[in-house]
Amino acid sequence: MAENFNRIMEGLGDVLEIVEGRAAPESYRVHIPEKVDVKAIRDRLKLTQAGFAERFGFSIGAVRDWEQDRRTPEKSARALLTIIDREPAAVERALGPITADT
Amino acid sequence: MAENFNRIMEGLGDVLEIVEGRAAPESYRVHIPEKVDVKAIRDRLKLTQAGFAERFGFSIGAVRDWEQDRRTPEKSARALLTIIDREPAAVERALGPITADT
DNA sequence: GACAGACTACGGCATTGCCGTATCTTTCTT
DNA sequence: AAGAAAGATACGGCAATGCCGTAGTCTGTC
Repeated sequence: MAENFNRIMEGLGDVLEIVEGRAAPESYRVHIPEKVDVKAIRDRLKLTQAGFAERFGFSIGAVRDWEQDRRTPEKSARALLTIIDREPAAVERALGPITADT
Repeated sequence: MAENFNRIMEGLGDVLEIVEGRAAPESYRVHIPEKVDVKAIRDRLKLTQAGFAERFGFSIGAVRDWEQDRRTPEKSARALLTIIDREPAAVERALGPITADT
């Protein structure tokens, strides 16, 4: 609920950019949140910090820094974390174990 | 073709780790390539560097550095790039424009 | 109480992110 | 063909993150 509200509010920022002419409406662009609640995502997956890191290829140090608000994950990392949160299956598919390709 | 071969060879590395007891077989883990051909991915999508950057939330500087072999994208970025390459639709869905959630 | 697992809290160096700018190269346009 | 504009390449350079190590805290278990 509250999360949806936040997403919409953030989305409004994009709309503003278009309205103000700072962005082209035809240019699709993903929206990457400024802040990501790593611990929440990890808890949902019921993994330890170490497990979470190994599972998705992060370094343990980075995960700790993120959860401790010592460092902010980079845009790419925030995007990946968001995808892990919303489309975990796709992450499996794209990066997952040695498949015979699709 | 050659790409599949590479994927399999890289996958063998993971298998080795399990065989040698350095990794637990039950712990699923994604495999993130050491090198990613950013230009190839971008060309496939027919986007300019600037377009590609805006489209997926990278900074232009990073994209340039990557394609010029000046910097190696971080693990998270390599993972994201790989997902963009293999599951672009999922990226759209997870990060894409303001949806009413799923 | 001793011990192990998970997490917090920092120190500190290597590496990347990212911005700016100058220099081609390619592709239109006149 | 000459000039303009777009797209890339090539660096300099600072700020910020990645990442490794270590010590301390908290909790549950034996």
